[in-house]
Amino acid sequence: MAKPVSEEDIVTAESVFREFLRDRGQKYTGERKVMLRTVMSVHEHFDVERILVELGQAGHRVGRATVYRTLRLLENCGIIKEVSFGQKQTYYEHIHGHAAHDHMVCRRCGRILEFDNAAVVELRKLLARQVQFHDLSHRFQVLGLCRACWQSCPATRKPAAR
Amino acid sequence: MAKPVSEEDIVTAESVFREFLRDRGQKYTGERKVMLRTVMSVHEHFDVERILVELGQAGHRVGRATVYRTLRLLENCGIIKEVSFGQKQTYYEHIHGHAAHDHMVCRRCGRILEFDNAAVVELRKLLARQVQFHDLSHRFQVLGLCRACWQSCPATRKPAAR
DNA sequence: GTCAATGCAAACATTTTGCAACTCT
DNA sequence: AGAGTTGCAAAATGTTTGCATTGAC
Repeated sequence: MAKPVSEEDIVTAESVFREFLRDRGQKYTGERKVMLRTVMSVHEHFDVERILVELGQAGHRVGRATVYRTLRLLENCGIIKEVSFGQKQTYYEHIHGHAAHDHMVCRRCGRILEFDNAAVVELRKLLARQVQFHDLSHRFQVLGLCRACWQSCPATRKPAAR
Repeated sequence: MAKPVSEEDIVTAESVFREFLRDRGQKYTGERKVMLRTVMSVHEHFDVERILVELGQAGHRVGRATVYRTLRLLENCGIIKEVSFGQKQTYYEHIHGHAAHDHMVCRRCGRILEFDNAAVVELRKLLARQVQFHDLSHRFQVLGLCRACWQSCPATRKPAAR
């Protein structure tokens, strides 16, 4: 689902992040540098815990609070975005190399499918125009059963109770 | 945005709830009865705190834990549904009398507009079919600026920083 | 040297849970 | 009578914040 991120992509993201920080009088610290590389190297959806583990395995010691603070910065400068699936933690994904997409979430096994959202954006713009709303973005998820779960339970064909 | 709920509507919801509970060997307690009437009488989006306040003002003493537990039951039997706007608490709305709709959320003032989602459902079904996903429901929100906020800030035309 | 960032622990907010007392059926 | 329910307080979770120390520019 995600394309590999090359060293060149990382360098590009780095300059975006540096410029963003410089414009705001903020510093490009070692922790921020290593966090940027970490989020760029994780191609699935990730949460704070995952980043902490990745950092730990790579031998970097970064405090939990710093991870929270830096993820917010990375989100604000458009390198990552929040994707939420109803769990209580916040999940993110990096944007680079990802075509615009939304998600289908299987209510039985939790699997997540991505799909191109061009049609969704088009519909969104149409709907927004109708009520004179200035649309900037959206959140869209389709909930249901993935093919495997649907086929494996022909009897009930009901999602698991939660 | 919501239509008034008549006594008759409440009686209908009551029988749905009772039957749901009976089928599962659970009890229709005084707390559950009063909570059902409370959620049916609130026509905006509400959270746990709001229900607690409503109950208190009506002179009913129901524990916080019971409110959490009962909202889950009411959700499972389809009388209310979760609607989330990125805040940390969970918000709900009752379904009765509401046409199927989704929301547009103003990122500046927080105002929430509802809109008919028939077209969204249609698109969802089309998209799901394409990837052989068995769609059951969806979550969709359009984020941006409402008409008033868009007009009132011709200079920046940017959402408030968060 | 200055001002911002970090790490830690404490604080917070929301939701869940264990359990003794209680109440529908 | 018996099984499920309640309220309370404690626990669990995820995230934020205060502050002394450290580090970038």
